[in-house]
Amino acid sequence: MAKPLTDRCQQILEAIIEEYIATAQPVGSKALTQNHGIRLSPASVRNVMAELEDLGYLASPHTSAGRIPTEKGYRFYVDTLLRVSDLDTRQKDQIEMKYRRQGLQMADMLREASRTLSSFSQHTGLVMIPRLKVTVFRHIEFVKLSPRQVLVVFVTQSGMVQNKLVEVDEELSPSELEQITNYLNRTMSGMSIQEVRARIVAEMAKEKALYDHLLRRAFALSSAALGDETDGDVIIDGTSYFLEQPEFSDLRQMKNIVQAFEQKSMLVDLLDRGTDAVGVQVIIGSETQYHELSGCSLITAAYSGKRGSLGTLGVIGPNRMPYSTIIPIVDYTANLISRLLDTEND
Amino acid sequence: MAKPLTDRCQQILEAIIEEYIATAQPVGSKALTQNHGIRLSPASVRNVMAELEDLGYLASPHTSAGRIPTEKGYRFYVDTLLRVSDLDTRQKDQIEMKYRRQGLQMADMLREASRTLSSFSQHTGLVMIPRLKVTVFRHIEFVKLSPRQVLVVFVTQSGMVQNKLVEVDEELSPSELEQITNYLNRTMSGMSIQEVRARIVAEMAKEKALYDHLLRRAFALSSAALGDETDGDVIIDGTSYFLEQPEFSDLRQMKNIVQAFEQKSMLVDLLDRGTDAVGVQVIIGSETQYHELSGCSLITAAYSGKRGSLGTLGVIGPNRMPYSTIIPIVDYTANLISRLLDTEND
DNA sequence: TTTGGCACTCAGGCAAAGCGAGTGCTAAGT
DNA sequence: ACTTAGCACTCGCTTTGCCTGAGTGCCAAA
Repeated sequence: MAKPLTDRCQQILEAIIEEYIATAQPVGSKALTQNHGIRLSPASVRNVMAELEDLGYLASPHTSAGRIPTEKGYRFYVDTLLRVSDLDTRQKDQIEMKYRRQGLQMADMLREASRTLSSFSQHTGLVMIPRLKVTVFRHIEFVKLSPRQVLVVFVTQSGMVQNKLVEVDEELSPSELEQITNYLNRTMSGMSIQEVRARIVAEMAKEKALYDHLLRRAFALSSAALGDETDGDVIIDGTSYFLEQPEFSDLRQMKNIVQAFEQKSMLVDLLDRGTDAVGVQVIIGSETQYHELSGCSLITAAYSGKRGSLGTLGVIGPNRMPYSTIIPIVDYTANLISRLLDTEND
Repeated sequence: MAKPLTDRCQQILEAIIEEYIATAQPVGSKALTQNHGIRLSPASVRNVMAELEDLGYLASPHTSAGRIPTEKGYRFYVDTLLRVSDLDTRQKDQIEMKYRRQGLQMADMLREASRTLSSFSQHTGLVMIPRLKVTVFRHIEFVKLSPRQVLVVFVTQSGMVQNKLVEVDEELSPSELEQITNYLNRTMSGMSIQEVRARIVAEMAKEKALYDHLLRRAFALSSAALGDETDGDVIIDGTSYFLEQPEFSDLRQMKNIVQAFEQKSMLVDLLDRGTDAVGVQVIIGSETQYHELSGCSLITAAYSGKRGSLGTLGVIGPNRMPYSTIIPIVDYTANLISRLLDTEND
């Protein structure tokens, strides 16, 4: 357990993983010596491979096939072998170009991000929509739809628009609504939703005596509107890339994955894990802890606005993903989105 | 060409199609005589089958297999053989139950509809979001996000909320915005968006002299907000059911379909075709005119609000779909949604 | 410690054979 | 005239057996 891998072991492991990522075929000793600048005979390579298999970095599908990396192998590769290069400016420009369009709102931007991630990585792009609680209150507006129904439209600093239909038990006059609107916009503007919520709770407790009827209703309304956290939404793009992966030609597993995508809760959970981390995170195979996603890996990075982390975006694909090219893409996209959100409305 | 199918032909064709829908296997003469109350010997059935094949209603994958229906066969089945029964009350209740939740907005309802269609039909559910132009103006609101950016929030009669970020070339003061808001809400309320647009165009032409600066800006703003039609959006649910269909075990075709779903434009087009029809429409295989969707059929129905047709919903699956059970589901759902939208806000 | 040599393993491909479901045709029965 | 039993035939699917080749593990020599 203790002794670290020798340089040669590492070099060969790296070569095997890269070859396997490129070809999706078990890689044999001979192929390695031919194409990867390994200056050893196949026999020596075999010895090393046997050793790496003992240590759990490689596995053989059957006796007379080559080796494929295990999850431990990928993990080691990502943690210590991989050196990620920056994107070249051409690619950066290409990505950035996608956001040049005018009048892009946050929702459009995030959709575009998912699309771009997918098409540049040739895998499935994921973008988590910011949770309400991490956004900043900008404006609230009430639209009376019927005597008892009020539509609460709520705008965050970053231009996200949330809306919710609220049933009221007592009709509100237009002027009352206006008063409430003005009051809330005056007092809450610039606070984070978490603060707003805390404030509402506090005020409602304080005003238990309900001496101000209108005020009480104002809080009740806004509490109803901001109360329930949408349980996280994910924008998915490029599901069809999954169907190209030879490792998922088994329809049963493919179906599991597509179902997991439709359900979204797993993806939300996985993306959530990376919200407070800095830089790019990689989750490999069983580290997801969802057997439906066995064989799938994620590359994620958090994006943020002025006030800190907003959400996470990334790419999901088979374990056998070209980490070295996708990591910079995810990294750059996350930074780009953060930058755009920061400069957008201030 | 001229002479119509005899009763017996029709009966056998129906039996074959139903058997094939149930089993996905080519059906032979023997199977028919055993399970479908056909009081004939296999040999006689074979004669009829040969005839039906000549007429183009059936095909044989190869000499010694049974027959499978052609698209013409399905079309005849749907048009003249099929008698759709009503849903029983139990099922109706089950479906209706899904919408019992309070404070459901249109968007939630449509999402739920797609979900319900999918789970009750065991195929993929589709719901087209109403086009802007068929909705009725209820309320418009401007939120200034920065000196030059105004968020236009726009609510339709049915509670749909659209919003758009508009860049203005000259800052608007809060009171100006309020004036504009009031003016637009006063004049446009209750008009359909088509009318609103026409009105804006007319007024802007009339006021070419621009004598009222503010008014001109009001029109410019609302025109920017309502100008571009979102090119139709479709809510898809239950894509994974496709993966269960034996006819799509070919990954290449499967990929085409998933890509088509992601792109949505084909689905929008297909659903659009049914917007103005009454009752349930069925589109079979090549009738879609998209080779990516070859082998796929749709069952659609329009839903409407007070002012007429709003959009279309339906189910997509392989040609071999249980039309007799799905048609009533689609029909009932469309009617239910129409009813809910009608009674909701008035 | 490296390397060549060698026996061994095993998946995949290919061909031959058997099976069985299903057909079309013909001739006999009703 | 229609129906049906019989029968020869077709052809896809599965099984079996064989072969090939890629790749391994191990041993002995360098």
